[in-house]
Amino acid sequence: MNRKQRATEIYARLARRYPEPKPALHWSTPWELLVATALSAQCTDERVNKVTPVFFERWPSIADAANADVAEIEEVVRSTGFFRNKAKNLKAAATRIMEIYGGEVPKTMAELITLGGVARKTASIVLSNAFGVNEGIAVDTHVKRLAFRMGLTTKTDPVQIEKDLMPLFAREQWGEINHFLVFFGRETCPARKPQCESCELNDICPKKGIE
DNA sequence: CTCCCGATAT
DNA sequence: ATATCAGGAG
Repeated sequence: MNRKQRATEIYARLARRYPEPKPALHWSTPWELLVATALSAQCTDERVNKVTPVFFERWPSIADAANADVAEIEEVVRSTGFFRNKAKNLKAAATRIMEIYGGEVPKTMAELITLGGVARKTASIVLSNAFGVNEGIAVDTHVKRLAFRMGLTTKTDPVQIEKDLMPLFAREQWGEINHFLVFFGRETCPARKPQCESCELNDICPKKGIE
């Protein structure tokens, strides 16, 4: 079984396991998803979901966030880690959306990554989940680990991994494959102690039983 | 490459 | 004590 065939099989099996893919992050607007995803850097979704309700009650609109006091944002997002960067970036992003994009979260990769604290991973999540647009495959810590373990890439740089993955899946599947690998990674194939014995992909996994 | 950084599991 | 968690920027 070659790389392409393995990718096709992985998609098919995980699509069966996750019939309705939606993010574990709580959100109701593109801006809320952008904030939640930005806060999720090196932090669990569970933790982010405790912080975002406080954030959006304090600053309901993008304009509110743009006018917020950075020190106050730092307090609210502190528990997610990297809180100084995240607070500064969110205010800057909100300000830029108000000043440059007319108060609407932009809908292209090129525009999104001009926002502070937003790179390809966060942009891809917002595009696919909030706008139904697939311009890239979000490569986060789970996708990185799973793509390597399942033999879909040998690279370590997220940008290179994304280039390896894109030709393996139809564009309409790019948002889903991210979701599948993230959830499968959490539930069955975590960084520590992967459950190879009970894994439904163990028959096609090159790294089965390793590490 | 380094730095940013708190919360939780092991 | 250490590894890991839906990364991004200098």
